[in-house]
Amino acid sequence: MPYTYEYPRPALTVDCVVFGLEAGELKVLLIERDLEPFKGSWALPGGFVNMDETLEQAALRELQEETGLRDLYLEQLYTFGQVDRDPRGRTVSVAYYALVNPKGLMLHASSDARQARWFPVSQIRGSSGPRLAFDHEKILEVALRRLRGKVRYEPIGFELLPTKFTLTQLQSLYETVLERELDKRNFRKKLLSMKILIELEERQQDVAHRAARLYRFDESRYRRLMRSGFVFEL
Amino acid sequence: MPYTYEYPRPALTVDCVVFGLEAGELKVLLIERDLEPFKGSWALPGGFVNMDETLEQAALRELQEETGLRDLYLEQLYTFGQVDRDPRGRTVSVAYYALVNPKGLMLHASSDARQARWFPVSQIRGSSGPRLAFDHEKILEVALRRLRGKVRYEPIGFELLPTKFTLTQLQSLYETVLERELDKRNFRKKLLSMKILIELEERQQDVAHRAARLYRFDESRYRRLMRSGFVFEL
DNA sequence: CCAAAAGTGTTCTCCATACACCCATGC
DNA sequence: GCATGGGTGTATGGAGAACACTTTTGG
Repeated sequence: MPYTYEYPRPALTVDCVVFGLEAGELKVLLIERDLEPFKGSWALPGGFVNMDETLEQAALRELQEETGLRDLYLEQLYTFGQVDRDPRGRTVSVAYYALVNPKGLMLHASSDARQARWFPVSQIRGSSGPRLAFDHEKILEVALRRLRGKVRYEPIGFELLPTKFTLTQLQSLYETVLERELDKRNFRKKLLSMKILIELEERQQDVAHRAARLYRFDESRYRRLMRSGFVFEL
Repeated sequence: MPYTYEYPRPALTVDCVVFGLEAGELKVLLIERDLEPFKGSWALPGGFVNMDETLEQAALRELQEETGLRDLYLEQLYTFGQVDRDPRGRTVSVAYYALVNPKGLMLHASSDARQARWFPVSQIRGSSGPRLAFDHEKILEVALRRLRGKVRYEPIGFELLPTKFTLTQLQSLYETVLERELDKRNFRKKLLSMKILIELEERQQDVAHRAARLYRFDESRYRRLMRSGFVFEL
């Protein structure tokens, strides 16, 4: 190979902050490490980048290996390069964040993880939960800030819900993520006026009160609107 | 060192997209490479990350070495990890973008750069300018999109102007970056109502018409407003 | 019939927009 | 005195915010 660069190189990893919504709470997926360093600690799923895969491929592979998750909304978050962030030596980590609907998902730990589990984000941040390995608490902070920012001007929140959802579920998603209450009538008016939801004939099942109408996010419609200058907002 | 990871590692670089405003045009700072590969081509300033420096330090160091620039607003942009983006072998690059006021700046190429020069962004994108090395055109695209997005909801535009500026300069900055015209009266009303500009006693010098009042961005005021929930917008 | 959530309209306020003329200065 | 940009106010429309009651359903 010509012009090869021969100086020492930092190691390169990816880490994934996977958010999910469960019981009206925002949760994050953690694994219990089965390898040193931080063996037995909880950490974000992630690992080393191979020479023949892109960063995103590495993130997806590690997620699959350590938690069993596949096919999710994934976006690059930030790259963390503090010199001492890994006791094994210089390691730079490209962080991704992902949104999934945990309902009905099977977690399946393997590889370097003893188990994978959902933790309420508030527990970790409030330190009533486990302390995370490496600088993963900091990565979580950055991811949370990004999620809060992004959810307001891009319709990514839908990734956290089932395909079919009620407007109340959607509203409560926003209330959870943004940590503030929204007015029911105004919220509905706003969302319906955007014309990016498909009103289904179906309704909620098995609830002990009037069953709510179900909706689906109309992605292709959204894309078309985008091209003509529409911007989703709150 | 315990637990050292011994698999092959991608090389790690940083690249910087430095934007400047000159003659009412948005420009980007490029260097002419003096090393293979792409010797003689124009490229973003950047280079390999050393083992004992953070990513931001690496970006600042490379900028200083290749262009002579120091002390600028710098922010991480995105990390590019396509497998084949560098002919020397697998190389991942963490891109940063920077904003400076080019007026009166001395560029001073050295190290791996033959020269450093400002190019109109439109030229590069319209391919009437030079083709850039590696995937640097793509990096420039991403940086431009980010700049356009960010300038609207964070007061970073001021970095592109001298410390003291007129409202017309500020407006024309926004018009240039956002590529659309703004109404003078509404623009002034909006900005002045934010209370983040300090009205100076001084005025423009040496203009062949009524001299405009100069303003300064009040950063500490802005920070205070931020904490109390204020958000800069457009 | 009671509990629990679904669903729905109107008013008011504020902010974004559109728009045109006089002012100060240098030459 | 004329060319050049600096500087200013007002009217209108539309969107966000505030706000409470009726409807449906299951138990």
